[in-house]
Amino acid sequence: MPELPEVETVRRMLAEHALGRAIAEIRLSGKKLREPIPRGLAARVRGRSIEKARRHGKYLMLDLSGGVTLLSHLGMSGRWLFYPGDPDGTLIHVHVKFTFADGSKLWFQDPRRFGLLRAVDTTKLKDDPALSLLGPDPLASPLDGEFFASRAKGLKVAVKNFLLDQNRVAGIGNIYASEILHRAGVDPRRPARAVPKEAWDRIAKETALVLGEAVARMGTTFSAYRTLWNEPGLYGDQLLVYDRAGEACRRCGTLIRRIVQGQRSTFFCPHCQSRARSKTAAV
DNA sequence: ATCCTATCCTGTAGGC
DNA sequence: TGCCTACAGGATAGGA
Repeated sequence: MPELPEVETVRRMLAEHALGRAIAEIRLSGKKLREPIPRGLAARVRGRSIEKARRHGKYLMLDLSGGVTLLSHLGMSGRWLFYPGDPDGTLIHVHVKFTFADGSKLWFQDPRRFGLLRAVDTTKLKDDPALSLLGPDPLASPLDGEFFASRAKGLKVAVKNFLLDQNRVAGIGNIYASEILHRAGVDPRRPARAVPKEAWDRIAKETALVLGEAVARMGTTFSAYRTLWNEPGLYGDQLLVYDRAGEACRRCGTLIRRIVQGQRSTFFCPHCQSRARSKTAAV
């Protein structure tokens, strides 16, 4: 569910509302997420306050006082929810409950349990296996066509799957990959090595634009994603192809197609994203 | 190294 | 109403 814009939305909200708060109490559900949450995590973070909220790709990092960082990933269905007072109603699938010294609360809810939560030494964060291999974050360091073209050299993998590979670029997921390729006019099935330089230029440009616009609208709520306030993101209105199979392309009227790549849905316009439009490359 | 598949888990939507 | 299948924003291990 959450890709870069959704995680960035939550990061910004945490930076605005959670900084300086001291963790007074921690409760864990005991259920395993992507990996078991270590029993010792509670003792490791208790009493520390949140000093900074950072993000790389889809990973969120909360730096705590005393050199400990909470590293989290929302997986498919994870949510960080903040409550100034008491939560209204009963929530299920809440696996982590932080209560701050002032009584406010920060909960991690994750029905499918593909999420991740680790406490690591801040100085060793860079070496954490979850982060060490990640490609650059396209918001932190804007990427150009040259970057993409050089990383794609010789790769047979389809350009859609290339964009999803977090070790090449960090933060693009299934929704935005389809949106970026549509706006760049590139056929998602093309081998990365066969994408011409001028098409990579457009992909680079649209990556920054799409992700930026999505952040401005607090992300896309397709189903599960919610902001820190449990509200949906608004970028769904802007989607040009994702989940629009059989509907008319907003640019040319051709029916949007759904195909499966790497066991995941891809949506594209066969006309706007044809080979002719992205220019023929050598190879 | 690159690539492809299966797998982890629960909820929901749609067909019958 | 229930039952069944397919699918869902992700990442990773393991084999070719």
